[in-house]
Amino acid sequence: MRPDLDTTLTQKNIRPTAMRLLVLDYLLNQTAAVSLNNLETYFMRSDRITLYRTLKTFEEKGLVHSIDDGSGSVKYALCPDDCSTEEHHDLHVHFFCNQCRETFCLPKSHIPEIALPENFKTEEVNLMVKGICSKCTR
Amino acid sequence: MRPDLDTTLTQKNIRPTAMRLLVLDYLLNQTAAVSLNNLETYFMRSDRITLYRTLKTFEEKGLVHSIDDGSGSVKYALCPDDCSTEEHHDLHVHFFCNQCRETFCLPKSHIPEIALPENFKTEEVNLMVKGICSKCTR
DNA sequence: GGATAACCTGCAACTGCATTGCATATTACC
DNA sequence: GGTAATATGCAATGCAGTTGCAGGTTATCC
Ligand SMILES: [Mn+2]
Ligand SMILES: [Mn+2]
Ligand SMILES: [Zn+2]
Ligand SMILES: [Zn+2]
Repeated sequence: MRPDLDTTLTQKNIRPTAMRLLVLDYLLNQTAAVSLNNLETYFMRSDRITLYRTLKTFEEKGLVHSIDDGSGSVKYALCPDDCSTEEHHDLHVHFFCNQCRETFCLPKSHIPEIALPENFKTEEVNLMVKGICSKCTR
Repeated sequence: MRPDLDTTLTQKNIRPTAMRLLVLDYLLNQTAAVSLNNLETYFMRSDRITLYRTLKTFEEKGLVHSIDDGSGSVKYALCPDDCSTEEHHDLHVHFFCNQCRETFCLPKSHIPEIALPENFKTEEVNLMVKGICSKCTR
């Protein structure tokens, strides 16, 4: 079903090194967006900087997108398939749970058109909703 | 017309010191949101930390609100009159100009209701639009 | 398969912004 | 004016992000 990790990387022009395959595998198994610190904690044996550059490479090549949720550290999550180096299609809402402090992509919640004053031109929209997530609600 | 600086502060339970009056006056004359660095540059003679704590106090007391525009440094802008220590009424859009790199409050652009998946509860919404502002358009 | 070039990784160091502690100065209040 | 509460200035620290460089690994060409 799911294409193998190696091809996922090469399709995005990312050389499939051992580290990158491990990070991709990790990302595929997350339900929430991850921070560099998350990776660092999980991959204790490896270098912080390499993980940092791995995320940066993934982002550049359109494999992940970054989310500034206001928590102080940037989060990363896998992109929908149609993202590329040239253009990120990330017009969905991001949600930060005030209780578990996890950040989620809500790809089904689309960002509405925003009416701006005259002569303001939109190039990018960032919509961050904060509240209580479904896991923490019950 | 505009109430004097001293009263503006005391009405919000902020002791009107010399520094605070100067900062308030400065804020009143801005069209864009200001960063700590902006203040530091403008008030060269005074201490960075004092300016920092001035902004923090203003924020706590509901005189200004902070804006995380993703630029790396937090911006501050005067609140509408009905903000208080207990509650900030800041449900407007913020705009970051990719050209002049200034951040504006757009109080007339209201944030629409966002449809979330089941069991997600909204407590706060942050809407950051990036693009080209009216000054930079022409 | 071996040589070369391109790329990746690990360590160290550095930046910028935010934040705190503490001693001194200023202000409010009796 | 005297005392307590608060504000200020200076120093130091934390933390996330970022860069330089040397050495290791991978791809590629012959
Ligand atoms: Mn997302
Ligand atoms: Mn605002
Ligand atoms: Zn939660
Ligand atoms: Zn502009």
